[in-house]
Amino acid sequence: MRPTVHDIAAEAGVSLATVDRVLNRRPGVKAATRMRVEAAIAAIGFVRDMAAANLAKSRVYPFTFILPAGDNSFMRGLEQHVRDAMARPSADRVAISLVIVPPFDGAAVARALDAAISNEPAGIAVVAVDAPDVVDAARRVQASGIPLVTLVSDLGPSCRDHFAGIDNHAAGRTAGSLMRRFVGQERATIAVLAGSMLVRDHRDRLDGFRAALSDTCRVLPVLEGQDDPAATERLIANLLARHPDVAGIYSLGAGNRGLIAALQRHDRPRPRAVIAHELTPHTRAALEGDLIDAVLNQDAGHEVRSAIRVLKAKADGIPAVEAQERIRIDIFLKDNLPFADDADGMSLRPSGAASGAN
Amino acid sequence: MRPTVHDIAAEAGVSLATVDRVLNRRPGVKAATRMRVEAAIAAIGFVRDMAAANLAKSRVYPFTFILPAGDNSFMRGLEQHVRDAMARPSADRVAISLVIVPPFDGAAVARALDAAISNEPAGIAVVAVDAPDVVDAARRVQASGIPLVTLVSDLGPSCRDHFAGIDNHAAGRTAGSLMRRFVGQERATIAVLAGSMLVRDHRDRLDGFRAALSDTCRVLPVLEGQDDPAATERLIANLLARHPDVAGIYSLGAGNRGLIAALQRHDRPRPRAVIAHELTPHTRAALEGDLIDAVLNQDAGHEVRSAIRVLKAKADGIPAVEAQERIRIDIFLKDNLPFADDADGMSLRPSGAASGAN
DNA sequence: AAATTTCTGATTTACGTACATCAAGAATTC
DNA sequence: GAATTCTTGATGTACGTAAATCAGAAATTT
Repeated sequence: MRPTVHDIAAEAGVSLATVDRVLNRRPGVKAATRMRVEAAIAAIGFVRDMAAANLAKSRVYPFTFILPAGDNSFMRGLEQHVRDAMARPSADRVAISLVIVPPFDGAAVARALDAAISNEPAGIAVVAVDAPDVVDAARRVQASGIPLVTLVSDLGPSCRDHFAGIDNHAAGRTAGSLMRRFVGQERATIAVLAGSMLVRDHRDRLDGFRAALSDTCRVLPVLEGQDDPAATERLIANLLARHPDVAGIYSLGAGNRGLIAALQRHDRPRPRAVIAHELTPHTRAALEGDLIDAVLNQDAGHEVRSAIRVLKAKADGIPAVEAQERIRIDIFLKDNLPFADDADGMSLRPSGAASGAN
Repeated sequence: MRPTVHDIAAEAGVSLATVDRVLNRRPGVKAATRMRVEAAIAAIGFVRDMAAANLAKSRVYPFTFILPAGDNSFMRGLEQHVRDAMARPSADRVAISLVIVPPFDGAAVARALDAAISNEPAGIAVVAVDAPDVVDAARRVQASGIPLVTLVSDLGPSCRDHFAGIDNHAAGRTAGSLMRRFVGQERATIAVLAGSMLVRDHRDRLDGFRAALSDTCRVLPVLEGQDDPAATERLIANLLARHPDVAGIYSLGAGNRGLIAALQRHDRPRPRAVIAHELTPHTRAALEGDLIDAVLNQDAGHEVRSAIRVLKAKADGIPAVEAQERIRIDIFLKDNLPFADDADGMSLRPSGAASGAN
């Protein structure tokens, strides 16, 4: 049997109450006694039974999550993972309110943040839009003492406590390395498709991508599709028509649906290398159908759970271990695709254990 | 507040004892009453508080893990993850005994299995060697009613309950696809390095690799290094000397250390594409030093935790959800390397939360 | 109708921790 | 030396569930 608080008390020769005071950093214990208790804890290798502790505390953490609306597959997958977390308050004693705001609308995000503040949650997570009024609202959140985590898209270190997302510069570099290897020729022509250069993660990816390619390829000016499938499709069709020599396309954010549609309709051989971001039903199908060669992915489930862990730590005043909360950059080819209900959160998974527990 | 057993009792108009009988499938409840209680459970949306339930049960699951000895980095990483799980019995009420047996020694594994049986654990996990006496011992485990999970290397579906590892055929295909794209030329010459063709996972990877390349490349006969660094290094040095045209090397299992040493000592340009398996300190350093282009990885931490979940489910008579227990095939380039303490389990991590919780 | 079996209720203890209260001893201050 | 503060012990309740016991009530059999 593993040791309990009673064992500590016996080992240290003090009462349960004193052990409790030491364990929970309550005042009223002499330094010498405290050290004796701590020595006993170390000696018998006591570790708090968090299940029992949480049960006793019956503490709940009310968190607010702010996500963009729209039919972007990745965002809807993210929302599903948040709902999964909501549906299983058991494990973590978390009570999440979910707020959906119009996409790419800084003012709406700012309003949602202010509204959240007035509810006095134990923490807020937000998919940020990199706009001045959002930054201001974020500072108000911090000023009110509520921990704030940015999700997927960051705001900059000064106005949030933590960023739960991937290193987008590294993701861009990864895409660049793959692209360089996949096109396999010097001075190839590469096209880049983005949703909007106004979001920080897209800018970072582009920087990393360019850095990895350095001068080995010719990168065309960025095409911005504004996450509009029809517009994106036209952009790509146009590109393919006017640049028959394009050897690679990098889709660094929103717009995969339009890209895929254009590739599908294209009658000549497609560019040698097509690399996109985010594993969704669309990109998965495109991978399987050989329209795309590689997909870089950030696991939305991991990001949501990481955000919750960090918020809880901040709420408890425990510093989160940043190194443990890094989100990986996954690379998927058609050969190592995870099962459908695995990575994209788009499936109707009941709730429970789930792959994320991996 | 979420509903409790008391709420069920009130809703169904029965006593707590009856609710308990229904919840825990104890006998002595009339069918009509049982249905009333179940209706109430559904109506108020009760979900058992597993933390409280486990606390009350104070049930422990004694499991035995059997791992090979030797200085293979991946296996030592795996062991570290098992020790991590041992050091945190809190979360899952698991008590693991760890047995280390000589590597590549079927008889030793068989003996360890028989010894484990006599301890009557609630489950056994084993890194299997694909030998007849191991198969026999595995059948004895199953005959004694103890759930058996193979870890990393499989035995075949008929003599174990579950395999906690990657789809090695898919891993081989993934390596093949990458190789084809990385060498970027038709009819390139590719070398394959293995530890031993006697282990099943290595054979599977080779099959997948060949299938993905089909006839686009010329694959040289497999080099078997027997996981001996010095011998492997000689093999590779010899290969590079005799086949200056080798465009790619696929290291499909043990032997990375020797491979890396040979590449390091090689004075002419190395083959265009070098792909290896398992992210260890050695392969990580080689990736960072541009001696290797890509590393395929199975997350040992995920595998250990998955094995534990499956064993618990089997011990409880609950069928494990196989689809949720798939282990992913990670692809790492130098650009998307996770932090050092993240994937390889080789770091001196205390125990607790850890990245695996992602 | 009595005897039996089956079902249900009421109650208690336990799991390991958190937290509050009250009393009493020890150490400090004035 | 009395008054005050600090430190510790003793004790009880709570969290949500599991599990056991015993006593009735209801249904069944004889």
